[in-house]
Amino acid sequence: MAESLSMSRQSSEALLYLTDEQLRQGIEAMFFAYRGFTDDPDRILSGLSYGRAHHRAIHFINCAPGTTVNNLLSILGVTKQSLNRVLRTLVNDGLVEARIGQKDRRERHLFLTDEGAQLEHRLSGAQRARMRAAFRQAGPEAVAGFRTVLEAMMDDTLLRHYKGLRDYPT
Amino acid sequence: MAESLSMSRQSSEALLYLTDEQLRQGIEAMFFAYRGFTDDPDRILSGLSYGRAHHRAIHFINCAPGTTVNNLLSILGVTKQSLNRVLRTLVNDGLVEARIGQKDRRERHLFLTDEGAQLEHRLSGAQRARMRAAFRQAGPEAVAGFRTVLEAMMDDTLLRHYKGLRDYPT
DNA sequence: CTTGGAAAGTCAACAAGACTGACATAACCT
DNA sequence: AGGTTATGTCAGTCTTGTTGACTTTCCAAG
Repeated sequence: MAESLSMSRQSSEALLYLTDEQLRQGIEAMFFAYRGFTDDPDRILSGLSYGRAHHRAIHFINCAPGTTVNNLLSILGVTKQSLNRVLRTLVNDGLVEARIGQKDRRERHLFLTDEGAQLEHRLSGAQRARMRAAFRQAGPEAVAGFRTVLEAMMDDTLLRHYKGLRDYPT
Repeated sequence: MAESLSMSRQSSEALLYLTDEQLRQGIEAMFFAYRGFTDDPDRILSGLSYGRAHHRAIHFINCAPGTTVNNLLSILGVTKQSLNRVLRTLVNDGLVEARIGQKDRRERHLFLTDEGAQLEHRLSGAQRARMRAAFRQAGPEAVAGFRTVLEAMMDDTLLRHYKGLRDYPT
């Protein structure tokens, strides 16, 4: 970078994290880390004729039991046809239960069965193990920074889902 | 979490970032942030009959001009057939040039054409803009933590690629 | 020098999972 | 009763991953 040569040492250090090169490294870090992040569950799933889409559905049903299909749709950001294909296999295989709503009988409230919860635990266990190792290695301050940057990188819509997931009724 | 109730305030705070709930939030943060991370380039690409795979190829060819197909393969972690389809369209469309190796005529050395570099700049510009905004909002310490955690989360193989990319010969 | 294996790349066919569009059903609400 | 909403389904397409079979090129052992 030409500009860094003409800058004073202080200001170049202060803004180091905003140079194009640093940003590019951040981009690549996201790419490689996400691969590591999805690797373990993917390996487990590939033996079960399920894919990452099933994992995502299971994860969010586990976090917000009783969530409706529509709600899940907006969290996952896919079409209902796409989600439905996944959900159908999970219901048929007895991993997810879709209860008709009490108040509004059009809605389906989604729950994991015992078997579904078991798979969820196996998948998230692998993912948590890696995340735990990374968090432990990096230390609390780094983890706080990690979270801060990630939240700043989300779309506002997604940020709402992220922040508000625990508020949905069961 | 039941355990947090029985822990002293200090130790619960000290280990807060390693509780299952915190790990789960880290997992979701990765999921949502990665969506935000890929959104902008995806939007640009969708108008061009290209996809994310093309973006990845263009990105890494730009970073390591003259890289071979095999090398790119191990970085991207896909099969050579998968990469080849993408590469073929990019070569046909005049965005990438594949020069036969001087030393080993089996190898193809990949370069962006002017047009390819132009698209690369457009794509990475969008991605950098979002990353820059997130970095600026989060501040330097958070960015350092972000990088630390992401590196700890990568597979060792990927970490080598991440660290060593700039060392490949042109 | 030849020959056989290994390596780099290409072509073809298939599967997962995203998409759109059209349509059906049931339930809610005015 | 009629319009809207929530969900499910069928059909077709696209991207991007897979495996298998093939060509070209290199290299090294006989």
